[in-house]
Amino acid sequence: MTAVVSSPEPRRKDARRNRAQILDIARDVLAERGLAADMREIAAACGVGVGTVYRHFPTRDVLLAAVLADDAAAWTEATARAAATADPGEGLRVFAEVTLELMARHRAMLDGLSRAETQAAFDACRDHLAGEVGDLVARAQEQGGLRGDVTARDVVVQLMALGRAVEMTEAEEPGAWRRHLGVVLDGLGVRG
Amino acid sequence: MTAVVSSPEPRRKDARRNRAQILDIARDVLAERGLAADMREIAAACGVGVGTVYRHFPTRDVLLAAVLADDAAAWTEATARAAATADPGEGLRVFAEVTLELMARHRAMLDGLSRAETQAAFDACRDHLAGEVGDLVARAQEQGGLRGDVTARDVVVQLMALGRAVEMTEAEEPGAWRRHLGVVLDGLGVRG
Amino acid sequence: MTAVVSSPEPRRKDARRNRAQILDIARDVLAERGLAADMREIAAACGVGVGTVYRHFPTRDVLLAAVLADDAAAWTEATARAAATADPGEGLRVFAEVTLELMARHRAMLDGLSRAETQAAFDACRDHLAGEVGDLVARAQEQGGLRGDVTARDVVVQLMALGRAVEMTEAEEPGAWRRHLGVVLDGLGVRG
Amino acid sequence: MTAVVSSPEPRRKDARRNRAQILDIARDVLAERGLAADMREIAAACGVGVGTVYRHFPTRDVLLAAVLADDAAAWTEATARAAATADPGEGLRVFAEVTLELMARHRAMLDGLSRAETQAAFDACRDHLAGEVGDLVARAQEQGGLRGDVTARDVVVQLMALGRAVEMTEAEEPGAWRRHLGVVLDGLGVRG
DNA sequence: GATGAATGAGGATTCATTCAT
DNA sequence: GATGAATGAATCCTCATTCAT
Repeated sequence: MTAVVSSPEPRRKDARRNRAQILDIARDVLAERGLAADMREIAAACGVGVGTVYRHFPTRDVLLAAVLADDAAAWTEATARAAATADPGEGLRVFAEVTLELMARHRAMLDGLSRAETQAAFDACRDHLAGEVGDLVARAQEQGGLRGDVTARDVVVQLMALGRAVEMTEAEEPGAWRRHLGVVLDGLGVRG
Repeated sequence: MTAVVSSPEPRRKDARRNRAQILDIARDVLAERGLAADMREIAAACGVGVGTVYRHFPTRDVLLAAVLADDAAAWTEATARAAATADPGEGLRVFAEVTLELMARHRAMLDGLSRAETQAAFDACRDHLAGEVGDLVARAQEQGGLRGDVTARDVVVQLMALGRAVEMTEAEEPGAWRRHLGVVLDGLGVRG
Repeated sequence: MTAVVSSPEPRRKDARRNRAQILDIARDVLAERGLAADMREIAAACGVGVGTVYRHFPTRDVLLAAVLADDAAAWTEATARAAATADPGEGLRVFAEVTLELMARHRAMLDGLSRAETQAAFDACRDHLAGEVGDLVARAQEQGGLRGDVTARDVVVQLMALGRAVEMTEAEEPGAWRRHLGVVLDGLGVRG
Repeated sequence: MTAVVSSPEPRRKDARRNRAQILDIARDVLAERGLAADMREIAAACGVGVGTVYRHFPTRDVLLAAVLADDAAAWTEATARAAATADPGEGLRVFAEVTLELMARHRAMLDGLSRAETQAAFDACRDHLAGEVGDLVARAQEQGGLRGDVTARDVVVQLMALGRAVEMTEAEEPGAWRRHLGVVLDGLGVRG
């Protein structure tokens, strides 16, 4: 529906050729142009030919999954840090903030997280994440730092939902998501 | 030269012929298959040729916009009913429920609401909606039936965000959104 | 390449329904919009539905051929008049003028005359025409009113060629074709 | 899912690959099949996929314009040579012959020259051409080698018109256009 | 007889993917 | 290994033609 073609010049001339760097730039392009970005565009932004992108990622879907997996890994890591917080309420709050910050930064993640096709990308971290969050939720509920009638899945769903709030407001009012998150955390009875 | 006609029912031409029916079926197809559904597919689901769809909707985008506009109209109407409620807190709750029920029923609306391209489809009802919700919000805040630090826009954003929660959970746990909505309404301090 | 859609209103509200009138209007539309004019457009200009056009002309090609045949008939008739002129040189001049006037008036004829596809439309009048023109040419050459080394076919070809001159100049300098025709008649040694 | 490949020659990829060759072959196809030739057909004649044609020419119109521009360039060059002739009458004769030879060889040029849509293709050479021909015409008239009452535009129009004569006769009587050109040059009073 | 909605083959164009250089 | 030209299936849209009303 849109066709705003950006210049074919590589955005980071030094960042080329290796897998990790293609991944980074691909995420940016995907975030800016959405899923509409084609392989040519991504390759151009990386300053390489499409063939080079295909050398590292056999299909477009694999590249997309890799971008998502990369985001997922960052998320997993952040989650681990949150889980290490002594106060589980505080831990949940940190987890939520870290999650939304990641979302604000990486739009691709947003698009990806609720779509079945790319859901697979998160399978790797799902169990781990579920474990960490389940732990936080259980500990918080024990201490009265979280409503008793919500599950870890509910918490994750609420955060994913707030991802859309980020999407809707970030352009016009950056950081507004903190206000929206506050409402939800209140609703969840998160203390800490 | 080839005929890709897998007639499941021996053409009932008289039925399902008009614009409204194409719109209805197109919405279903779009909801099931996502934006990926092509015109051939939509036409086939309607039991008509692509030409017929094009007769009623000059381009794919127009059809999409029409589906959305149709949803938007239903939403506007529901909003008006909610606004007519004497208790503003109750009115907000009804508005929220009606909105999410609509979303659960019409996935296309979900996709549409946060995308700039199709946002236009809602321009027609936007002002009216803003007025109604703004009114409810103001009245509720006067009576202490809603947190004082949120705007009508915040309320709408939260509901749109919950649209994603609907999307994520409706298949596996239909109606789970009521629980998620409850959390948000609590967070907003909605009473009624 | 062009898409200047004229208003769908019938150009002559009284002129509808019968074959002759559809033919007249179709010629005008074809002249204005070129071969790009579609059946819908032609029908609309006639103030009838496409079905009605199809009632009189089974296919688009038949309609085109009929328009051409109609022009051809007018041409044949004019040729007969020219052939009846006592002075053959004068007859040739009249024939030429009548031909180009017809061309200036009916662009469809221009397009049609040199194209093999529609050439068939002229088969009906071809023999008659060849006879008349052949006669004029022979008589003129006898009297020294025409170069001896040209054939009747050459004369017709030159006139068809001038049809392009009409096409090229009629918009910017109406009637310029008379000057161009004068040059060719001089070149042919036509006196009269 | 189906492969409509009727490979007449085992893909000589290296050959006939570049833009110039596509242009050459496209011109031939256009000349043979007329403007009706579709991209698939043109690509097939070039021994490449449609995508390859599109790589070199972004739209069908651009390809058409390029074919025409190519012809126009050849014409411009030939015109320059004609203008360099000492005797202006002789120069005009050479210009005319060169023009019609080009037309006989390249039907696309014929179709193109009198159509507004593609006229643009000739804008590049138009001024230069007008200059050269205007010069020849002026010089010839000074020496009495051309009727005094014709303009450079008239000369060009007459030649374009003869293009139709070429079109009409080349198949059945190749070279007949020389006879028709002779008539016109006589009519123009060209000596040399 | 007239109407115009419906039909669907056909044609332009895009883009994921392959492969010769 | 890198490159980007080539490939062609897939998709949007048009329009000649049919046919139920």
